[in-house]
Amino acid sequence: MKNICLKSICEGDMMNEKESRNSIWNLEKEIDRFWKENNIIKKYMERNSTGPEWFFTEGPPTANGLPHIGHVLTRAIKDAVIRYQVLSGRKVIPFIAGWDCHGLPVEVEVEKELKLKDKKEIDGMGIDKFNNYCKLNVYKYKKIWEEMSNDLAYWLDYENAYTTMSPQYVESVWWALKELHNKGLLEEGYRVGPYCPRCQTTLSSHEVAQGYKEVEEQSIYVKMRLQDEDSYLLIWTTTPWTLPSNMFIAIREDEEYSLMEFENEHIYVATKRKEAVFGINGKEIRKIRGRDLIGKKYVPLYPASTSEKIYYFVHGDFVSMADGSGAVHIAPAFGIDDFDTGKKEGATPINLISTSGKFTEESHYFAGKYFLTANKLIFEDLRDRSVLFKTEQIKHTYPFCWRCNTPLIYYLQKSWFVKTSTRRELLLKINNGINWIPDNIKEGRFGNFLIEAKDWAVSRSRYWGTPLPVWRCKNNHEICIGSFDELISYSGMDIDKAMIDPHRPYVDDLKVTCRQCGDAMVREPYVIDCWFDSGSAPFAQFHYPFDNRELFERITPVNFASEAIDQTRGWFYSMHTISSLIFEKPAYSNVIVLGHILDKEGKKLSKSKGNAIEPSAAFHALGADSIRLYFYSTKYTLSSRFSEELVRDSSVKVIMLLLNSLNFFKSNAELDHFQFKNENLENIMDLWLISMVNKTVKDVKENMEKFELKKAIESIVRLIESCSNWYIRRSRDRFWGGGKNNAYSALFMMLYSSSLMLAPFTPHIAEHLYQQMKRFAGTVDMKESVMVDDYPSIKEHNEEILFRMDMVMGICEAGRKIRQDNKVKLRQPVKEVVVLSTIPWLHEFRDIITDELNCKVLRITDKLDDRAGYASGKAGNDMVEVLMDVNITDELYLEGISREIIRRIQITRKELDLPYDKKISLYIDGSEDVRRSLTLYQKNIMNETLVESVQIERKEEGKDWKIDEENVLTIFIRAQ
RNA sequence: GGGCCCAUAGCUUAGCUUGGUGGAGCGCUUGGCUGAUAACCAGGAGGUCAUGAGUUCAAAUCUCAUUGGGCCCA
Repeated sequence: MKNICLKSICEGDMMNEKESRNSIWNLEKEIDRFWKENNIIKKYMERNSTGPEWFFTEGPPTANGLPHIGHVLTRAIKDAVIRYQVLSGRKVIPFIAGWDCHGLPVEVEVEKELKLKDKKEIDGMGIDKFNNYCKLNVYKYKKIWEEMSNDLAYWLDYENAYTTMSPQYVESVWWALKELHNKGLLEEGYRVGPYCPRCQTTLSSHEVAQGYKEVEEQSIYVKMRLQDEDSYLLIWTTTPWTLPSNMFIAIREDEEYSLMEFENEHIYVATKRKEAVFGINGKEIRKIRGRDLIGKKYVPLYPASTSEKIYYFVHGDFVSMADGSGAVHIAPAFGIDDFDTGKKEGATPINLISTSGKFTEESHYFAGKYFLTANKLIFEDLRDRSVLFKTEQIKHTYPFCWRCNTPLIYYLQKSWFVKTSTRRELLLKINNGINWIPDNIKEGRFGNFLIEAKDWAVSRSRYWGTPLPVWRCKNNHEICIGSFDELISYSGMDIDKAMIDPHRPYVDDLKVTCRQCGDAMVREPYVIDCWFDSGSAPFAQFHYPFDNRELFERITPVNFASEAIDQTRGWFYSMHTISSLIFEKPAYSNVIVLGHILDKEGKKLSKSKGNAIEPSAAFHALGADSIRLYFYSTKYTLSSRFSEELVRDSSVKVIMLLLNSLNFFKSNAELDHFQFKNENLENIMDLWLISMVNKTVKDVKENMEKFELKKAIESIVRLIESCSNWYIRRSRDRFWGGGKNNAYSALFMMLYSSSLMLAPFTPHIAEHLYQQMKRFAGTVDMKESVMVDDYPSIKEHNEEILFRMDMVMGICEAGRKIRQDNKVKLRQPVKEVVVLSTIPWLHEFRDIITDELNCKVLRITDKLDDRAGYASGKAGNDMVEVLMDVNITDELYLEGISREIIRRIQITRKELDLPYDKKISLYIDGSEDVRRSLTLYQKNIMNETLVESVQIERKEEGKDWKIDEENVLTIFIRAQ
């Protein structure tokens, strides 16, 4: 890998490889110091106190997990959008960071640290102690998060960050819950979810995901006898213990079932499964549509109810034809599909398993047996009754408790629900008003989710969270408390509101009395889903409605939010739901949904695979701005790859190119003590560069208003490249000769404008550039920092000049190609170039073409009669033909040699590290042609290289050079 | 198993909305320039536009299916 070193950064020091790689990072640290020392962040945040308002909500990360590179992407995107708004004069509200504090991840950490095995142990140590540990653990990695954000320059007010655990925040969440309760949208109900019978606790999906294992299990096929027909239907299950709670059998109405004859019995099985189940045995008697089985009754194996409304066949979309028999037994208490099916059929689930995983005493079968023990007993029983058709070993992944390794069961639990399913229309209608980027999320992933919105189970049987503020008395009166005042009033005590900690267990210390019957009320013992916390951020961060009423109502929906795609069902959903149900408007009007970051092979990043990328390591190696720039250039709404190499090969190069351009400007401008004055620019190169700048400003602003960061940054990169590759190269001589102030002015404007334009994207580099340009500001009113200066405004640009210059570049390219094909190097002047074209304005570019193609005569004409001796090529869609006289006369040849000589002298000067304006004495000698060239072009050589005196003399200590096969020379110079 | 997204040169990508000869940058290679010098410019090689079908006079672009990858849900 090539090293990158830069004079403007290294200040000429010899740098070893490692240091030079860190150069951008070192520069960023310097800029960071400058910002800190001059209090720039504060000035930036307060600069637009009277400006038009722009609204934002920060999605709170949880600070008890480490930040990864994906968080860097999110924050880089958010900062660019916000910073653009600030620099454009808008007042950002609110401008604060936030932290998500509650929830299971924190509890799990604490349980691990304290080596707690289950909830009994937590209860044993005391909820107050446990929650206190949680509180201390919340900010475990806050410092690392803040450091990462600072390194990245994600500027928010971190000192006044909102926290979801603050009493005020919790009070606002209570208010929201009460609003829902009042609307009848917060209710108790049942759900089936993962449960560990040993720990006697429900598990969140987050916990379940930790415990999946590949297992080999025995599955059984059981014959279920039809009630009105002398035949059976085969069901397939891996959980025999659920059979006594069976209530239905689900089949597919849209599939065929075959009636098989086997050992004198008639057995139904899905036609698509008959071979897999029967093999070559069994004879098909007839086929029947699934539809015709629906509603038929069967004889239960373990009758648990005399109800007429159960024990029949129902349709189930979820029944698979990929395994089993094409019929699934349904125990509504022990499966999500089962539960939904039971609900659809209007049946109350039969649940014969207690919370400790044992069959209840009321059960007619297996009473008192642990569910895993019962599996064996049931197996034997079915075998004895001759209804066990066959068994099969299967491999599948199954969730186990991450604490105790017990297989989890799906289990009927009481839960509190936000009744989103009854408000799907509203959720969808409000979604219509949101600008999703990319737009497919709106109708796709998010929209589809809303169409099928299930009731949101918000209660958790846990400790560290916002307590569910619902109280009940013995007479089943129910209240939801929505503020601390209300709580105090219910308690009938004189309590200082400021002293209230609403968390468990303190919230339950207050005695709440029922106003209807005077009985003591008991709080429902849950905390709520922490997604409800973060989804309340838009208002809870303001302690709405207790404070900031007017403010919150004014800023909703906020202009902008952004997170990664996994948040469509997380934060985006919880915000949208709460905002829709309570305020009937969206929480956000524009939202960028980011893809995930993958490694350089396109594999997903994970700690266990060892390909995780730590933000600070990446910053140190590449610089935060390189990473920012890289992210803006990728298709960030899709999954995209990340590696040091990818960043180094793209955005690091762009930054280096810009800093090299700065270095070129600086080293010359310093020498000339340049100060910017409003020059009347006339040179076509200058006019072109200014037009490029103005065009870029327009592009960037238009794209940023549409949240098109990629397109915005691409046009800035194009400007940087055009400036370096064409403007500086083509204008180099002008920085030495007359009229140089115009060239300085144009280049100054480009670099100065670039610093302003780049500020939202690469804040450190932009600030560095800005500070460097300040020394040459002259009449330009430059501010203390680019972060308190204004984003450039759109000025008219000359489209025509951009078009014309493109054409000229094409002509030059054609000319260079002719040289290359004819092996005439650029340093060798040629006699004549002819541009065959009728375009009248080409004459304006005569000097540029002449210089670039190094010819003595440039003829622009629409007619050439004698083409003999010319080589030719086409340019600009074949509109223009370029011809070149490639015959080199002796005179031209010697002039070429003189430029070779100049070049060697310049290299020698450079090697001696002489100042640009140092005069020298030259001792030189060489081959015959070199001598002849020296004689002919001595004056020019002396001028170009600041030679005071020339001796034609070969010095022993001089350096030998070879120009080509025939020509050599020796150069020695002495500074004067 | 279901939903959504993605696939263009070795890599990063433009073009796809509205069909008409696929363009860049990096890398490779060959040259060239330069008081920006560990930078810069240019020429060249490199594409079954994932695969297969369909619509059409014409498909990278529109439709369907398949394969592979990613995410979410079950």
